[in-house]
Amino acid sequence: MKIATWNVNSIAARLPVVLKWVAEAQPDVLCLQEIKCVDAKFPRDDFARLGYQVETHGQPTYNGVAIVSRFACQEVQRNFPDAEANAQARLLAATIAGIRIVNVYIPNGQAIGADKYVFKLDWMKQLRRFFDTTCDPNAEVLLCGDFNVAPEDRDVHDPQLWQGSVLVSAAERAALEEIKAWGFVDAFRLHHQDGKLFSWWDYRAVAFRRNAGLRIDHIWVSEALAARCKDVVIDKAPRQWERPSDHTPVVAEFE
DNA sequence: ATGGTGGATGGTCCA
Repeated sequence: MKIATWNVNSIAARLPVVLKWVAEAQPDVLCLQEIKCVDAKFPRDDFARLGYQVETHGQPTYNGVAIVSRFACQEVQRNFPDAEANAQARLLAATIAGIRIVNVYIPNGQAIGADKYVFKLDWMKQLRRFFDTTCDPNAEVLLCGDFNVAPEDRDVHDPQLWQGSVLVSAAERAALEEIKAWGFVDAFRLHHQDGKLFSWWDYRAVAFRRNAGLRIDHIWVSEALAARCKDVVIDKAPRQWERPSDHTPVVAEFE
């Protein structure tokens, strides 16, 4: 069972790259973030041809999440249960093959102290509450997506340069730990301890060639699911293809 | 060097 997460930065712009990767990597489940399209415009036929069904939670222009799956999606949940009707589309959950999969696009936060930063910290609090109220920590639960936080300095190419910035600040890391304390482990860190292993590189300043990146895309698992986790891989290949996303897929393998 | 690149959009906003 292969479960992947990928911020594609517009599914319309990224369709050739995503289809190529799916055909090659053969994930069972692919959680997408920043699809930047409404549900009706998602190219689900292209995925159906490859044997996948699609659940979407889109919105115009910004945000939007989707789950592409070989298996049936049950108990599909869009956004937090108590969210306003016009809330930003940043959460999509489904139970697939007995695993509760929660796909999130955590807000970027823009800059320390900005309105969007306050919104980010509040959204992360809501996410912790979502698990408190809707999930069982003893079950097989998987949280993945673009978390927009590098948990530790080893997840940052130049911690000195990034010190105090959005995506690495102490408050964001503390909010992330609060979510983790519900009962998650970082599946990637079960298998890899090195630093300088990133999932995102800025489009600017030839960041990818310099490996000037951050590890902000994550797959977290409950203890019960951690016991089945064989490996987690960051697949850097699609970041080098034509017209890439600035993020690359992270893939977890379960027995 | 306070920039730079890319996407949606059709002015700027967002990342």
